[in-house]
Amino acid sequence: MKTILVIEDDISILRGLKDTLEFEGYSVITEITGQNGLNLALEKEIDMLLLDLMLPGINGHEICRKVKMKKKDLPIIMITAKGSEIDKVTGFDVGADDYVTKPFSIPELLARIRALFRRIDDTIKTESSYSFGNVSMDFNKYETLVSNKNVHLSSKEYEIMNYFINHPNEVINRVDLLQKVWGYDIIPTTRTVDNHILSLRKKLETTPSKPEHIISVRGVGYKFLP
Amino acid sequence: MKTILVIEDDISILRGLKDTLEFEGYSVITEITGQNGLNLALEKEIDMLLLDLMLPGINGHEICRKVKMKKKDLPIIMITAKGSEIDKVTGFDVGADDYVTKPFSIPELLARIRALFRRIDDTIKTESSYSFGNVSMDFNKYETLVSNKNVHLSSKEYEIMNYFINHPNEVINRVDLLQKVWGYDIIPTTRTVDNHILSLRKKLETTPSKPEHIISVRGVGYKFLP
DNA sequence: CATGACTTTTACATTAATTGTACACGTCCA
DNA sequence: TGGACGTGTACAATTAATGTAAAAGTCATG
Repeated sequence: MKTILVIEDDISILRGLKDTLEFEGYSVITEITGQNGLNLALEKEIDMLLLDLMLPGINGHEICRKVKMKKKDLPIIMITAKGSEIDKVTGFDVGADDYVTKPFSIPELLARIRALFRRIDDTIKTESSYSFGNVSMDFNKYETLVSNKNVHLSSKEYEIMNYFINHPNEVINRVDLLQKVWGYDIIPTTRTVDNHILSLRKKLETTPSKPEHIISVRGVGYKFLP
Repeated sequence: MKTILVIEDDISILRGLKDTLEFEGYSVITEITGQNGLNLALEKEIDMLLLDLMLPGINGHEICRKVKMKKKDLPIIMITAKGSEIDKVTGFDVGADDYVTKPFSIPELLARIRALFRRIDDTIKTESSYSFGNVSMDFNKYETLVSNKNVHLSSKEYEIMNYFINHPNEVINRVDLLQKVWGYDIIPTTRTVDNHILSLRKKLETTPSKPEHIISVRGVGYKFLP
């Protein structure tokens, strides 16, 4: 079941949303204040965030940005006051995936929620454990088994594998990796990637010099074959 | 440059849209009637369709459905009359990717157009494969199948093929290729092109000495026939 | 503040790709 | 038909990218 967090300070709207969404089969968490809402968004396991832009205290844009920073794949629908065109535009820029204007119609909101879920479902999968070949990784426990034997990976290695697993079969160049996994803006050298690849191969591949899963594509980058 | 087809019977709105979109850097085609609009949408090479739901004659839903039938990846934004909630919902169901309600704000529309393009670009990137004859190339995986058998191309060969595929049926001279693909300013020799062509033919053509897709045009250069 | 784990950089070895050359071959036109 | 020109092709030399190990730098922890 999909869980939706609703952050909205108008209690009557909040209650109405909760009832409607639960009737539609979603699990709903509600929160009135921005600060608590932000914490919930960051910590709870949710599938979507419905976020009122106008909140007492911390503002919606800020929440949106911070949430996207940590969970960039979490779909966010912004609820904006009617007529505030500027909000609509910057809403997208801050990372919201869609928005509705208040007062909104329930069918419209539901349609947008469904459309957004449909869109997200196609692209994202956040598995906590994943297996390929004779490797099995648990990203919650940070445990990895290779041929049923425990192998220790560093946190960076988990991050790299997580990125690979979310982009299987796709060739990823070193600069992209440094930007997406490391968060680098400027790249001093890309050789650090190679060394992590080396290390991962040693740990995960049966024959590190003849890798079957972490493949080099000369002149481009690396790709992960499950 | 992205081309947008706008189908809208209110001439003043139509003109306003055209001006605005062109100012934003889009190429715009406009059409007043539904029937002509449908034909344009089916035949022209466009990147997005802006479609008014209320049109004289054939209705917007119908156009949307028929267009999606033939071009299922063409992004469509529906323009609906205000308050007709049913339209909003069924708009999605009929295959529209987004919609705005009339009267809409220009910033909102532009934001939705940008968001939709962004979305489309993301998905296209992950499945950019191309086929001709018995060759099928995937530019993300850097994988190529010839008669269902895996063939290895170098990264430069992928770049050359990418250029060819984007300029089909067009004769390209060696200097242009060296400039566009290699990025050369000064050309030491153009024979290096020939060698890469040679290699590509060996790998992709059924009978390399009698190429069907990578054709020599004596005295000029090469052309790619899909 | 010293230790050890992890990360990054550096340096060198290894491997693959790219380029230029030489020459053979084919085509076109007088 | 023959020679001038452009192209096909094999091969060698060069250049570039990657593999790899080890050194240097970082960081947290006790």
